Amino acid sequence: MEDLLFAFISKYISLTEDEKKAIISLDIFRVVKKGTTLLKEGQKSKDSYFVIKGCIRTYYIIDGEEKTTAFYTEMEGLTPPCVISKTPSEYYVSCIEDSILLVSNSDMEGEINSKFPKFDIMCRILSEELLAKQRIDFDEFKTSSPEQRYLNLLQKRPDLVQRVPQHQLASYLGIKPQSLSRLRARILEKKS
Amino acid sequence: MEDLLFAFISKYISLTEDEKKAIISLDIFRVVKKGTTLLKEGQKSKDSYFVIKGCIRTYYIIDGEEKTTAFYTEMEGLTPPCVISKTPSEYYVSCIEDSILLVSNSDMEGEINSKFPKFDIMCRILSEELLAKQRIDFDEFKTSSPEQRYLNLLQKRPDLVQRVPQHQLASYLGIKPQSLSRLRARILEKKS
DNA sequence: CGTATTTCTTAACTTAAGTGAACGATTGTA
DNA sequence: TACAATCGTTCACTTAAGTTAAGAAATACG
Repeated sequence: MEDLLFAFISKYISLTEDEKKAIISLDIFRVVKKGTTLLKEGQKSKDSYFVIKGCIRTYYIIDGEEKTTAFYTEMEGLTPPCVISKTPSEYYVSCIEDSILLVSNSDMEGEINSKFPKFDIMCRILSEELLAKQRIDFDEFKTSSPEQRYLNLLQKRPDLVQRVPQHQLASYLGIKPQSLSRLRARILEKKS
Repeated sequence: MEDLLFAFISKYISLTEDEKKAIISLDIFRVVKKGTTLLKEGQKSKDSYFVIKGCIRTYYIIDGEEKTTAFYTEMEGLTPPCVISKTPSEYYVSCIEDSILLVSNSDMEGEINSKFPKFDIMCRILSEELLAKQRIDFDEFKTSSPEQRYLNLLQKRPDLVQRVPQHQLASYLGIKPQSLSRLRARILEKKS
């Protein structure tokens, strides 16, 4: 479990054994059951999540309907906007599989960052990388049709299509579940 | 001109007179004519842009068609993904009004950041803020229809609807120019 | 100043997504 | 295991976006 985390971190900075121990001593790993809600609309929170194993999603409830906007799987991290803006959350975060998460509080992060400046550097690199990556995802979404978006997802994150309920996938693609069903039938027809 | 920049920076960090002079001495302001292309697909670049006055946009050319994905206006900044990933650019950046830009090279930034650690802190805050803001924009895009997106834009960035050509606005909203025309006519009809 | 180009709008037609409803299939739970 | 709830698919119908084409308006430029 720790190994997975350190393998990830080593892509950005190198840690000494002492630093590794310090991180482990923070006791930030958390085992979470499928269905657990980590953050609710209206709540304030300082917690960021990093997925070691499993999958979490973010969703809004608009006119009584769940609108899933993102999934985070192995080695992906989420800092909800409400943590940055220090306002109540606009959305929900919940766990869609039994998962192992790294939960870090923003106060705690400040502490670690001042103890280990390396960490600060990694965070900086990570958020710049994420920003660029997310920009590209957004651009792809804007410039393609629902069908293209689905085919694109099949290429880029085939696991998601398997492990995530269809109705959640649908809103992630910006459409209704019925449209996703139809769209998939249409694709199968074309292939034959 | 410098005043606008320093007013913006002062929201994040405070600068001494010496620091301000150091920044001015970098000679990073650039006056750019409408229509100028700042970055082309396939090019490598280390330049980031910050708009002091005017407007720039990013666009892809897909199947011979321009797809505008973002506009940056006063006090907004853009670091193209290709600067982060150090790969050729996937898109174009061009100037849609006569503008005054701050152009900073990523090498130069490294230098400034080591001279003035404050700057590094500001960049960190900015990129985290931007990440959260962009996430919210993406979520809004996903969870709303083209008509809602247009109405939303009218609320949030009414200036854009005025200063930007319709066909560029259309692809920014994820639709064709004809659909935007129709959609606007539809809205006017509803009002009456 | 006039011509060429680009831009915006309109219209008719096509295609695909939204909506409401129904019906098994699956899942969760008492 | 049995019952209830949730989920995925299908269908008929509605609504809106894509497409193609045409023409008017605005803009750029020699």
